Amino acid sequence: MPSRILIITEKPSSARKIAYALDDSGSPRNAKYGKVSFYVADRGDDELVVVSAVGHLYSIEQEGGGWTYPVFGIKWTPTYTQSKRASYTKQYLDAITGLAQNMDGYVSACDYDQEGSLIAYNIIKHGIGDKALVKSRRMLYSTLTTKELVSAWGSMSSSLDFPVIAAGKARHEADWLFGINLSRALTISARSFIDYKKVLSIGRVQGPALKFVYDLEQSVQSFIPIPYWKVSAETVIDGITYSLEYEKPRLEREVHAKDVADACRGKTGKAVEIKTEESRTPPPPPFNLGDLQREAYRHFKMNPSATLEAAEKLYLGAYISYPRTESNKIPPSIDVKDILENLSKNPVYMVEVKELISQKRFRSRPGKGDDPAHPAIHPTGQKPRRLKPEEQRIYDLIVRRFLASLGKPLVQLKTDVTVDVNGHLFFMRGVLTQRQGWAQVYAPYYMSKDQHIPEIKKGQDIPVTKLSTRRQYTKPSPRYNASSLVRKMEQEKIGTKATRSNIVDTLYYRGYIKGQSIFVSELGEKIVETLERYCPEIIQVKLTRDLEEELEYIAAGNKDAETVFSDVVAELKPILTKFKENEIQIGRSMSNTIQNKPAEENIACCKICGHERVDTSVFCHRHHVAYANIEAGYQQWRYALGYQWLEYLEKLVKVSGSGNYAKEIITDILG
DNA sequence: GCAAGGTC
Ligand SMILES: [Zn+2]
Repeated sequence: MPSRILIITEKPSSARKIAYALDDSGSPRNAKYGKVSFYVADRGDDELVVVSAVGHLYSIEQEGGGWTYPVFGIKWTPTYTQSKRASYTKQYLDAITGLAQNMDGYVSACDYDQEGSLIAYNIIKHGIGDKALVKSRRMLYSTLTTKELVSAWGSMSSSLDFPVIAAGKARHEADWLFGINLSRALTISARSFIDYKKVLSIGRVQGPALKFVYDLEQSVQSFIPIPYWKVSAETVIDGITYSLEYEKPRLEREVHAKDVADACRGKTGKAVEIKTEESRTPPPPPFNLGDLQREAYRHFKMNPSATLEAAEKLYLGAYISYPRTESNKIPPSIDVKDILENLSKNPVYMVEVKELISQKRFRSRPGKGDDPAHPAIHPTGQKPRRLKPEEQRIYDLIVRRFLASLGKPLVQLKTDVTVDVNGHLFFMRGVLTQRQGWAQVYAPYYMSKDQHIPEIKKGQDIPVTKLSTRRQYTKPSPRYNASSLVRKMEQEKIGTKATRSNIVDTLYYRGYIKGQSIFVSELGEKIVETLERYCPEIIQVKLTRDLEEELEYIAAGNKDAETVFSDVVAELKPILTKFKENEIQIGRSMSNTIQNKPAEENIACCKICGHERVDTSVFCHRHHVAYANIEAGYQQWRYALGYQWLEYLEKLVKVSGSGNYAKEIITDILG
């Protein structure tokens, strides 16, 4: 019996590829439902209709009205009914539900992940109907190649993956409950005291991301610079100056620096060891989204979300593969040779590409990242037309990185000469590139400089022609920028490749963080401190880890989504009650009007800033930490320079790098 | 008007 089967994909590009892969003659018919493209493929006696969603077509909405909290009643409704920005999704939902009539079966062919499973499920359940649900199967593939798609079609499961769907549902619902309720609690509290027009927000990912910035700010403001000494020296051989690198990059005492200077300045040493080694640097792996965003920030100072936007355009133009991937691997099923042959038609890359083809280098060096649904970012080979400057930069970066990942190692000859001057060791280093390898094609983005070194024989005299010692100070950890904050989120495993950079944008938009070199605003500080008191969970990474654990139980079939929902409600109830009871006080502490004034009469106050004291201290938490750092720093300064307490404090206020909290205390002590 | 997650 011939059947008619509807295949639902997550995005238009996969619908097209699936149709071409499954059609017996490789030429499916392309038609339109309204403005939406779909495909009809013949496979045996069956007729396959392939149509796509555009991500989630259903989302969570509040049951009933009212901008209040707590709110625990939710429903799943079409996304296009919820926001104007999503109105374009209506035509896709209409197309799917329209084409779904008179089908014998349904296939969920969305991306191979939890969200993909949920996307198709919601469409089938809410858009087509429960009857369709039992006639649905799940198709799983990691790469959109004909071979893999045909095999995925053949090994389809006989039903949908309901436990995974339940996990996705639970994730959405938990995030909605936490996010909406706490955002409203913050906003309404702030407005109970001042006329605050903007809206405040917080969530499972925003919370810890803001806390990362806040914590770094605290450590910068309490930082005490510690002095150290650096020795720089030079020698002249055959009229050319070379630098001599002292064996210890840092000296901890001024007297040590003086000892080195006395022993070595103007003296002549001997080359005691000469080591020459061949060093091979393997090619870098192809990009995942995070790597691409970091490299684009490094070279073009492009914001991570701007990079994603440019990559998105390149993908929609079919110039690069899907960019929202965590993978650093190009699987063998991808026809690298074919991509190279197409790329070789582009004069910009022709020379390097032809060399790779002639050397049969078709295996890309794999990196660490994995992604169940997409390979690493790579060019398709199609020559781009009319790119904007930013898109052109991103395209070039992606192509060169992909070509580099196919290349031979960079081979360099590294020479280290050890020079003994009165028992002190110095090094002379030389680097000579023997083969560029991958670094040739990646040259615009990889600085590998050769360092000339003369021929030196063991035992040869090496005069120290110049030697100086300089006092320097340790510096606080550098503040985050958008790129390094996204990386921190990656390292802490919060957010996803597609959302991290947007969530950083949200923190800016709310006014919680400011500057290219990111600092936390007063508002951001108040948000963190309020939540530390009323809902510390939401600013901790642990909430994500705990949720993930619950989701794993659900996906394994050992728990249901409803239990997680009621657990979250039970967790939120007392938190939101406390918020309600203290709205005015929270609002007051969030407003700026009481800045630097004692909080309440009967509470002991920090002698510097008037905030509440910590037990056993005359300071608030911040100034308490800063004072402890000042005391610890004194020990190191006394060792380094022999300074006395007052001398130390007077110097500290003048040194750049001393944190403001520390300076405030010192100013108070010095009067 | 609030989240985080898809994708245009
Ligand atoms: Zn204080």
